[in-house]
Amino acid sequence: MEVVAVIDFETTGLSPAQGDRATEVAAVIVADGQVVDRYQSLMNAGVSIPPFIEALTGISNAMVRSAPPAAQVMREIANFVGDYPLVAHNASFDSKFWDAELARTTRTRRQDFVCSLLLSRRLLPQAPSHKLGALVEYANLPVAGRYHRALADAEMAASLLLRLTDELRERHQLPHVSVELLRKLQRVPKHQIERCIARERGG
DNA sequence: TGCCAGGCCCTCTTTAGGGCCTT
Repeated sequence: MEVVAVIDFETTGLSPAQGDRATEVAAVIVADGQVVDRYQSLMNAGVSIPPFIEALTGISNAMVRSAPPAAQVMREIANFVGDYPLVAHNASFDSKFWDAELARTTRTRRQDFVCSLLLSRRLLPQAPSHKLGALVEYANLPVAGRYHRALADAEMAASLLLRLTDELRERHQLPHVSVELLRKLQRVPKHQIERCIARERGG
């Protein structure tokens, strides 16, 4: 697989369209089957963190008040990931916040997302749950730190991505797992996944 | 005024509803 950047946001809620903002972001660079570089920062978007979210993430209002401005952090992480393909667990969530926070700078996203949730539902359908924490436990992946902190979640999503590529190589006997193949597989209807992989193997 | 996410995926489906997943 080519080099990719696995990202994760902590936010004040679920929807930037409803006024929610990012409070922390992390990215890990995955190359040659391992994490080779890391970026993490709290970010101050000037908004209040609801008590429920503060309890969920452990990120307090005091912590973000002393953090760098959100736009500065987004410029830094955009520089950090460059043009590498982006990966996230439930990428529809992280891509919304990536685009919304980046729109507050002069930058725009140049690459597509790969979603480890969509891939897990297809490649690990027997897992009891496809939450990140449940998949880490199911696949015996290392717990990288506190759940719902950006760097720990990005590290664990990276481990999961590598586990999924192993699954394709070993169980499905696909010698070359490319980002383009992952983008294709995450869009294949679930009931067609076995047939699609067999076609990839055959041709 | 009152509402308040949204895409994926299954099924007792497609003229729909509800659970899953992210914070």
